[in-house]
Amino acid sequence: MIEIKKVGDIMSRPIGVNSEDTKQFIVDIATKCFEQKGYSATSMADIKNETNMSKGTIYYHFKNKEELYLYCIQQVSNEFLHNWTMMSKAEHSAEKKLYIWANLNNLVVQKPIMNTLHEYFVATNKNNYDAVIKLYEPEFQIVKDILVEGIESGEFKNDLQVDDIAVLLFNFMTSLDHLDLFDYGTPQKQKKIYRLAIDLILPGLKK
Amino acid sequence: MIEIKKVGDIMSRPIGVNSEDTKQFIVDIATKCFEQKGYSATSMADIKNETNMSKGTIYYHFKNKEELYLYCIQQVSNEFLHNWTMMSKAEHSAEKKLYIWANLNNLVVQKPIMNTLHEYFVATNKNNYDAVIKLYEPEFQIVKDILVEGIESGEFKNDLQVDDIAVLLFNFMTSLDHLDLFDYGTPQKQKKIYRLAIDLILPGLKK
Amino acid sequence: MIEIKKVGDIMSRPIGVNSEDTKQFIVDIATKCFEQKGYSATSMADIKNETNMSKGTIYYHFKNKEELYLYCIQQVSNEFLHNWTMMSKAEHSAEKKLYIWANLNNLVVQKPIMNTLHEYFVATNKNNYDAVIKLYEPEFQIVKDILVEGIESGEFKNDLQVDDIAVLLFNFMTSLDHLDLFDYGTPQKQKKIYRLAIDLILPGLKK
Amino acid sequence: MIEIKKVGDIMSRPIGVNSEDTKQFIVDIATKCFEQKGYSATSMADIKNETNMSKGTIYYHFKNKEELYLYCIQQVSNEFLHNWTMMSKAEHSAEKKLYIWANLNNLVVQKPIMNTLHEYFVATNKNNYDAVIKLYEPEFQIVKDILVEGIESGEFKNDLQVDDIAVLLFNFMTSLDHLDLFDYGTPQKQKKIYRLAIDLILPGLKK
DNA sequence: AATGAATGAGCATTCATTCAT
DNA sequence: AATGAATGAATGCTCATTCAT
Repeated sequence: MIEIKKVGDIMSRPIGVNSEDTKQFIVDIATKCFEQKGYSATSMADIKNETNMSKGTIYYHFKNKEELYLYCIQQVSNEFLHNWTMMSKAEHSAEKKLYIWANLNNLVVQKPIMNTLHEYFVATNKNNYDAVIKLYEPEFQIVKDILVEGIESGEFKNDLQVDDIAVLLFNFMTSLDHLDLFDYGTPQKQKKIYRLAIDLILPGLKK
Repeated sequence: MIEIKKVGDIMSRPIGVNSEDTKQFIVDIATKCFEQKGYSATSMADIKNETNMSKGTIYYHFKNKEELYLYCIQQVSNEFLHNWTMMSKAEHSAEKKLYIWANLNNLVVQKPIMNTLHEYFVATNKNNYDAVIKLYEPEFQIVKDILVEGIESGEFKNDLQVDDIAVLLFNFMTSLDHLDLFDYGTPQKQKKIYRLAIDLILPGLKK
Repeated sequence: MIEIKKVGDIMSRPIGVNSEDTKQFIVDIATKCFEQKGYSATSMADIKNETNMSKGTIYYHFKNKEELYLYCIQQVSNEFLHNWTMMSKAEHSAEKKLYIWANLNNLVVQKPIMNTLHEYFVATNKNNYDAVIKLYEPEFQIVKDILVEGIESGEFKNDLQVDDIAVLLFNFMTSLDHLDLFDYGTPQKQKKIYRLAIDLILPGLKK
Repeated sequence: MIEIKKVGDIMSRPIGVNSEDTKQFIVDIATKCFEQKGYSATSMADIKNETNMSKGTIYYHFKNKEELYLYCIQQVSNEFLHNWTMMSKAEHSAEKKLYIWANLNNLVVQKPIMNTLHEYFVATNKNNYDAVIKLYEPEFQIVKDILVEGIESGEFKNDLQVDDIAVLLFNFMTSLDHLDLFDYGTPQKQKKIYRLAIDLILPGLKK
């Protein structure tokens, strides 16, 4: 049984801290804050209050708010990739990989911060292709790989426009994080809808 | 040929204004601002500068930033519904209606403001189901209607879970507004991807 | 039986108004507003809302907030003097006049606005003797007159320092308007305390 | 000889400040500002300008204007009580204590801020008995104590209504702060009138 | 006489960030 | 490494006042 690593499992300040622990502690709390209020609406004071650390300490570890935010994003993204590698390596069916991918998107609780990325790009006027793609690319690649594997193995149609469909699937899946706003609060309901998403898409992919 | 009404066609301050014109002018500019920077990151000063009106005037017409934002949202939503009614009434195939719906999502240029709603709810801590659904419901209903019609006419599978799939489709479609961040800047590319989204989904719906 | 005229008996906008009625209506409402929130904290918008008249109309009748305020003050002061003249002319005992004076201070419901004068002077930096005395003088004179009459008639001590004691009595009496903040809300309690004030002072005045 | 402690003896920014000094410095200046213009008409910008500190610093030490104001009030009130305790403990005659009390009201130069309390209550709609009494009670108690002592020692009449008369005396005395508006600017004149106030009241109290 | 749209200075408060200790 | 005091620009919003109609 593979255990999913979750960023920020530890949420109380560790005793006998060293510098790296402190930094990680801040990142964990900050990730929660950004998830809950978005990039703009989260203030450094919010993070200070939630961590019970001084502003000076936060700025000692991170140059500014933006760097802290991107560090959080990067970490969650890495976490996701790591989990994906673990969970997908034993599986060879593209179809089953899609379900694993969907399930992972649902399971990794920190992922909502990825949903604040659009607001971040927009709020900071960084809406240029390069900056954006740099952050999205790794997860993007997962979907592309699944599609290519499916085509090569004969599971999926030969004429799929891989790049475009990867964008569509990626968008589709990440948009489901918004479901917290709708009536999908419980884990069961959420799991079901993530699964249903793949059910809905698969016929369009399969031969 | 049906002409699509776009909110805010007029972008320069009209001469010989009356109160209602001024209000609409502010709404048009504000909609653009909120689209470009989101709810939190758009300041009343931004709107003041873009409109070249005084702060007093903006506050004369709108009680506060939130009311102005929701007024913009409401207007764009109404606009969308109006266009949908116009464009869909002559069509009886559920499949074709899906394409019309996708195309309309692509065409109506002000729609990106709808994509800031999640950030608005999150930033203002209004993440309760009722407040959210009130604003999303009308467009939501469009998708439900298409699905029900498709089932009744025999185009779509009988056992579709209409409510859940409506949520999925709505999320899927609105998530495509994020494409401005990726390499889909040109109208042609965008039109293609909106169409492709329906191509991808349809096999999962059809008998 | 003498009927006490109260400023602002009419509190609903008169039908078939003429200009003077409108002006008086504004003054009545404004007096209430200034009483309730003081000079600084009462905004022209408050008065507009309470009167349901337009800002334009208020500024048509009064040059600015200050002029409106002083008009209210003047009217209440005149009202008080008028009532005093009516109620005191039949009385010849200085002692009894003091009680009538105290009672009148209690009865005239608009008087609290006089208690905002100090804040007005202080907020507008008009703390020069002349401006102040001009507004206080008439009521001031009432007290002086009573004292002089009492001395001349032999009721009061010969060596009273009339000017200083007049100031003290005037301050004493007007300070009682602050009693609304304490536990003296009911008319009975208030009447009692105004009377008690004179009971307390009289031995110091009488031979 | 007892030296009267005055809040805010230091009025220029101390060198080598620590946090507590800065806070006290702000309080001293703010007290002066509130005295001079009242609660509503004193802006945080006024206090910033007078202190030559940044707005951020003021808000670092005090949550908001109201908290700063109440802190000033509290400090002045404590100061007064402290001085009263010092100056009155050696004295056993109720009559003499009244003169000491009056003299102290005159001497403690920061007291005018207490005169802005009515405007504060009124401007902030906090005109409920409990909020008010909480701030007035301590000084109120001084007067009650003097009266009770005077009755018990046989100096004052047995049948004095202590509570009511305490209110009257307290109001009377604090109203004298308004004398700055009249022709009582010099210390000599002020001292005289505070003394005269007690001269006037005493016959009503004594057997 | 009366209106209400428009103005911009001013308001209390929050912000990300700096820096001496 | 960590602190918390200090900064001043920026924020959302209110204000008294003006003026064309």
